[in-house]
Amino acid sequence: MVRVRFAPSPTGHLHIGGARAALFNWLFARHNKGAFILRIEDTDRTRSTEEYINSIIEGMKWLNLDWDEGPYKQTDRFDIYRSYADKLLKEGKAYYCYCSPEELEQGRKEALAQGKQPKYDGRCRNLKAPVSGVTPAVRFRMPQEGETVVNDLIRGKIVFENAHLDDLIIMRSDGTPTYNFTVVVDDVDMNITHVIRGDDHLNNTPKQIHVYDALGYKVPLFAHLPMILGPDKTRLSKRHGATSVMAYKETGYLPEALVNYLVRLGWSYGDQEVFSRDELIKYFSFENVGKSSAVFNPEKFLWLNSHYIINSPAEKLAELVIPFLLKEKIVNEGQALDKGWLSKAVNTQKERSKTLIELAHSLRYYISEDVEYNEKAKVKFLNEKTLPYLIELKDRLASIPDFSASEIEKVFISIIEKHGIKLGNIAQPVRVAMTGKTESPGIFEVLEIIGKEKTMKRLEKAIKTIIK
RNA sequence: GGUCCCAUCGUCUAGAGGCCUAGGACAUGGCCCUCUCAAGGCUAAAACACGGGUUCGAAUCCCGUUGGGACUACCA
Repeated sequence: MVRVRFAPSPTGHLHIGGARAALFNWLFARHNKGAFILRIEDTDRTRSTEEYINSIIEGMKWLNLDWDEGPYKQTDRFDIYRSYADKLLKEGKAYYCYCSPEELEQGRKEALAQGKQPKYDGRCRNLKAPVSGVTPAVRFRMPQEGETVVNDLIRGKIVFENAHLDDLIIMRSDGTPTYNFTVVVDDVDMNITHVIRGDDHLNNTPKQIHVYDALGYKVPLFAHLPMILGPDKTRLSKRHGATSVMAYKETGYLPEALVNYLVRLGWSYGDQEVFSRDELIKYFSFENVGKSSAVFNPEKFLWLNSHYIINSPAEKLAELVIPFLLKEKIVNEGQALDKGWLSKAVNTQKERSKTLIELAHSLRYYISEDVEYNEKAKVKFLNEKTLPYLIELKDRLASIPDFSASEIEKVFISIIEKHGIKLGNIAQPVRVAMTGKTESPGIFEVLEIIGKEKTMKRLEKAIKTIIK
């Protein structure tokens, strides 16, 4: 049975890179009908916060990446790490290190300055007696000869020389365990079969393999995913702008779009660009995961988002857009909104909205009492030449009983035929009268959605504006 | 510096030695559709980093060079 995990560290919100690692793990688990486990790696107590844990969980839920076990927290498991560390200590596979962080840092700086590998010199490796007055850290005794092979599911065979491997600190002097140790203990303890993570962990892998060996456990399979880069081709980070998943939620992106965008960063299935969840689960495989890192491209993501908006049912979008209508002050708290009407309105705007925020703004002239004219639009279309048509249209529309797009169209057609003009000659002035702008959905449906009463008011206002 | 990874249009990618005159997608330009704006359709421009091999034949395999990235913590 396949068991995989996503193991974020709660030192920040769920970001794009983490979300993709979570997604690939989730996909692999679902494809293989295995288990997906969420584990919070919060051993760094100075940087981890409860707030970030909640934020990560919120992000996972928004993306609809459900987990079968957890969230486990490593801070709840300190006893377990302690006992494993004691076991290694007892067997001589780990040792106490009395060096102070300051002297270690000093040594590292010197090595770097001399162009040497900054590696622990092993001075505490064979200490016979404890150094009094110092609480030691625990170091793992790394083998210094031979090679370690990582058979990566994505990259193939990678060979590391053990001589380059450093003796890891597995327990800090304050008694808390460190990442390279807890990750192994937990993956063993949770029966993880496949470790799927960012390729920034590739260099840690041989060290972790030795920890598995020392503990006497079978090494899981590894799959190291290529990194996601910013436009400057360095690792995606805060300086590249919005990188947290929730920031995209707040700016009006759909989770399906993010998932689809993220999965195509590094994974492909022939020429297909758009995938349903089921297709993703069905098709996902490491064989189609690329090896090279990918630059995050906001334009393509935006395109996918608009694609998903266009293809979402209007009812669903209407529901989703309400928070944005409120936030953008297009609708007031407590203001009544007919859902059926809103869906109709959304339906006319969804193909010209790339985000839910854009969709919310596009709804403004449907919802508001009044419109403001764009100055250029007003000058061009609300003038003496168009006045007679506006008057005639107003009179004719006033008398139709069924204020529907098809009936409205009949009125327009009859007027243009009578005067031998083009539809544009009348549609554009009306458009400006209704929306204040020169662009909008089809004019007949715009009128229908605005409704007879407001349409009359706005035509009246346009006429007055011209006469005045 | 050391270790490891990577290398096809600006970007995401297809490509498993002949199907490649290198395909798709985003973005960009043009055309069509059209009441405007979109959406959609068609179309154009745009890439195998370089150098050596191997082979009848290389984007594809090997080596080197160059370039980029990650790691190098009592962070994860």
